[in-house]
This record gives sequence, C-alpha cells and structure tokens, in this order.
Amino acid sequence: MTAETLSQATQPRVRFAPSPTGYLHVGGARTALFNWLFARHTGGTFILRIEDTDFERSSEEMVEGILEGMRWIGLDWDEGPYFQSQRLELYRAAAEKLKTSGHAYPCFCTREELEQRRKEAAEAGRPSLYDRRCRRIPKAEAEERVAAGEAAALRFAVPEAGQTGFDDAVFGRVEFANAEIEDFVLLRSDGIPTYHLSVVADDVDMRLTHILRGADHISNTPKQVLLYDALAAELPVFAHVPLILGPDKTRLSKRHGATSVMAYAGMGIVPEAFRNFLALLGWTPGKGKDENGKDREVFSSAELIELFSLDGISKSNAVFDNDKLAWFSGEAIRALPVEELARRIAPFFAEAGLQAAPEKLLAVTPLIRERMKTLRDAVSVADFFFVEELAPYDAADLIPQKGDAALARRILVYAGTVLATSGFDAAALEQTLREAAAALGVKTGPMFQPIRVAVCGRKNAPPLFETMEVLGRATCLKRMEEAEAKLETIS
RNA sequence: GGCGCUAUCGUCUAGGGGUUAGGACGUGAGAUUCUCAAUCUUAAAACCCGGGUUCGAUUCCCGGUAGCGCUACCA
Repeated sequence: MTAETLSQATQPRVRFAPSPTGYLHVGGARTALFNWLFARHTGGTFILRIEDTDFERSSEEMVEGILEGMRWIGLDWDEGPYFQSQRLELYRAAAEKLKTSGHAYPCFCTREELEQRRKEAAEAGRPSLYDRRCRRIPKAEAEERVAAGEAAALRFAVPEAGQTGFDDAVFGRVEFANAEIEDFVLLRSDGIPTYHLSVVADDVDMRLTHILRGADHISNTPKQVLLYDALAAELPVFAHVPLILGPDKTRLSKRHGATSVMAYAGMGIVPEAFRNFLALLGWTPGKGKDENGKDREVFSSAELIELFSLDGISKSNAVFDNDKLAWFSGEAIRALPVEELARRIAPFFAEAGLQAAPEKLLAVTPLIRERMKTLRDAVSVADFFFVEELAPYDAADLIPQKGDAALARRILVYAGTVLATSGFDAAALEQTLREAAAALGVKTGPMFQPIRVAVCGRKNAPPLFETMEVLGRATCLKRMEEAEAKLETIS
C-alpha cells in the first residue's frame, strides 16, 4: 500500500512532537506552525505529543514553556498533549512484535565497548556503524542470557543489502543504501524505548497521515521507513522542512541571541507578526499578489491557512532576519485597532514602573503607533507622557538649528503667555502656535522645536499639538517654564 | 571521514531554455512634513564554478566547490 492510499483515504492527521528538553525555539515553532496550517487548511487534525522519553533531560517546566509558546503564536491543537512517558506499554508491545517477527535482536554490548569500537573505527578511517556482532548470537543463547538477567538493548535488524527510500513531499525521492544504516537501538537496556521506536509506534498508533518535521530528520527517515515495513504499517507522507539558520548561516542557536519563542514576546514582537514571518521563512504562498501585482507578504492567520500548501515549501535553509521580523511587527502594530494596541502596550509600561492609566494610554496610542516596531518601543517613545518629572535632557536641544539660546527663550516665553489662555485641543494649539510663530517672525520648524523639547524632553517626539493636548495645559506650561530656567544656565 | 540534502541581490524569495531575472526586508537618494516616524517615488544590489545537452543555458544533466544535516542505549 502506498502513502497515497493512506493520505487519500482519511482526513489528514498531523502532529507536532517536541521534546521538553528546552523551551519552544523558533525552529520548533515553525514546524508546529506548518503542521497547524496544514491541518487547518485541509480540515485535518493537529495533534500535540510530548516526546519525554529522555527522563534526565525532560522537565515539566519545559512542557509548560512549550505550551505557552504555542499559545502565544496562536496555535491550538485538537488532540493531546499526549506524553510518551505514559505510553511506554505501546512501545514495549511494538518491540515485542518486532522481536518475535525476527526484526529485532538483543545486544549485549556495553556502552563502553561500543564507544571504544567507534573510536577505533574512526581512527582507522572506517565507518563507525555498529558491527552487528550480537546479531550473530544464536537465538537460543541470546534468550538464555537475557533470562539470566544480563543487560541487553534491543536492536533492529536492518537488511544487509538493498536500498531504503521514501518520496518526500518537498525533497522528492530520497534513497539510502541499507549498508549505510546501522542496526539502531529500539529499546535501551533499561527498557525505555529510543526515539525511533517511540515515534513510529506513536505515529502508527495515532494514524498520522503526514509527517512534517525539520530536515534534520531526513537521515533518520530510512530507519523509520524500515520500522513501518517491519510493523506492517502504511507509510505516511513525509515532508521535511528546511532548517532555520542564524545570520552566520549556522544552525540557529543560543549564540545568535533569542532562540526561545517567548523571548520575542518579551521583546514586544506582536505574535501575529511572528507567525506571519515564520510562515514565510521557507514557504511561499503560490498566489497572493496585491493590487499592484507585487507579491504580498503580510497575511492574516485566515489567509495563511487558506494559502498554505506543501508545494510552497522550499528546499534550502533560511536565515532568520531580525530586521524583517521587526518590520512585520511594525506592520502588525499599525494594523491593530487602537484599543487593542493600547491594551497590549500596557504591560510594558507597568514593567517599566510607569503608571499608565487606560484612558490616557488610549489617547497616547494613536500618536505613537507608527513610531514603533515592537510593543516595547512604546515605552521609550511615550514615557514622557507618564512621568511627573522629565528625565534630564541637554538644554542645548532647546535651541533651534539656526538660532541661539535667546531665541529659544523668546519662543518659550511668548508661547507660554499665549498658551496660558488659548484653547488646548490640538486644533486650537496648532492655530495659536502658528500665529505665535508669525508674530515672532520665526518659521514653524524653529518655532516648534524648543516647545517640543521642553514638553517632551527630547528632539524626536510624536506630533506636537496632539501631544500637548494629551499632556494638558498645566503640565505643558510647567515644563516650558522649567526649560526657560534650563536655558538660563547656558546663556 | 562516510552518507544525505541544498545552492538566484547582504537577507527572505519569484521565475524559468531566449526575460530589462520580478517582489519584500535592509541600505542610499528624493518627496511630504513641526521633529522623528509612517507614507510615496527612486537607486544600487543576485542566477557558486567547470564541463556537457542545445541554435541558445541562470534554468536540464554530470562533476567540483561550499554550506547544512545525520553519523548515541538524545530527541
């Protein structure tokens, strides 16, 4: 039976199967995303399975971290999470089946012996595959030794000749010589299954139709194909996804900075943007042109689901580009309704120790939304709205480009008097200050700079009039007086 | 070392036997403007190398090179 029969006969069933030995990293997140998109696109089922058979390195905390990461990028699952640690019986049964069918045999070699032999082989320049010596032990003798309590791992008996291959949905036909495939371990001597056994036992048991996973598993796949055959199970469709690289083109790792998905949440990257960016790393929607005929890149979740297809997955690895991610994030921020954006920004102000009342934050948000790429940027752009005292700034910044301290003072004094009685909404402020500029014979650029710096404490700030309106008359006037005083010190 | 995979601007990529090799991010310039952004316009920027096949290869084939992956009683 071919893979096609299986995939056509049933609704697709896919899974994300992380090992809880670390937080959800970007590579895992993308694999999860692709599986999710595929399931949602096809109306299939997305299963979450935790591969925690390595008890020493797995932890519950990491499981929670992975779930948290998945929720953050908006991935939900239909079944699970299943835990392999709770399914050991299934793997033992599979192992037993393989043993009785002659596909597996006990191996009495110790770790030390194996390591020693590998080392020798390496030094001699020979392939370091297991030499299959225990495969030659007569069955009766092997059983006796096992019965006598001798520690033994269970190995798979790989055919000595021929080829094993599979049709990968993204890489095409991939073929390996059986002679290159080791008699891999199925069950460790402590009875715990290894990866190969547990994955295929589970993948078979869960009736998975498509296996989408990282390309680092391509070399593992022939072993698993052999297992499917030995278990008389139908082969799923394999679709390997190219890897994500760091800027130096090596596999993305801690060395490259943030590698955990939640680190991006902490940076204030918008999850929609992260998902959008990740989806386009190694996959391109077939269609998707904008009204100008250009390729679109910004997609909603629904659009990604609609467009997703295995055909669009590329074969080459991709470098994770933080700049582009930041751009996606800025785009997503600007696409958010103001109320929603204000709500998302709030925690970052709280974290910075700033009291940002909801109504005021709501008023500030439209003034800063196109000035941020991350939610965290809001704090550095808009902190002056929420502090009693401005952070110290350079008094020289108050002075317009072509002007001196005296001019700056004149502007502030004059503006201060007209502002004391003028209307204080943005429109009135604009009119008042433009008239003031005319009265002083100063262009608007130089006119507004001292005021902006006085009020915001910096040269680059959101639009002046709207900003002043939100700040209010009392605060603005007070800050302008402080600025005048500051100017005294340098004139 | 062995085996496997891959190869288009700096990055993500589209394309495909004959194209001005397209788009996006980033970068430069300009426009707009109260600053900074945002926005718009614009510029520079790529088919790894060598052999074939072909009237014609960046595209197909082979080889090389480079990168990556696997090479555990980890997953």
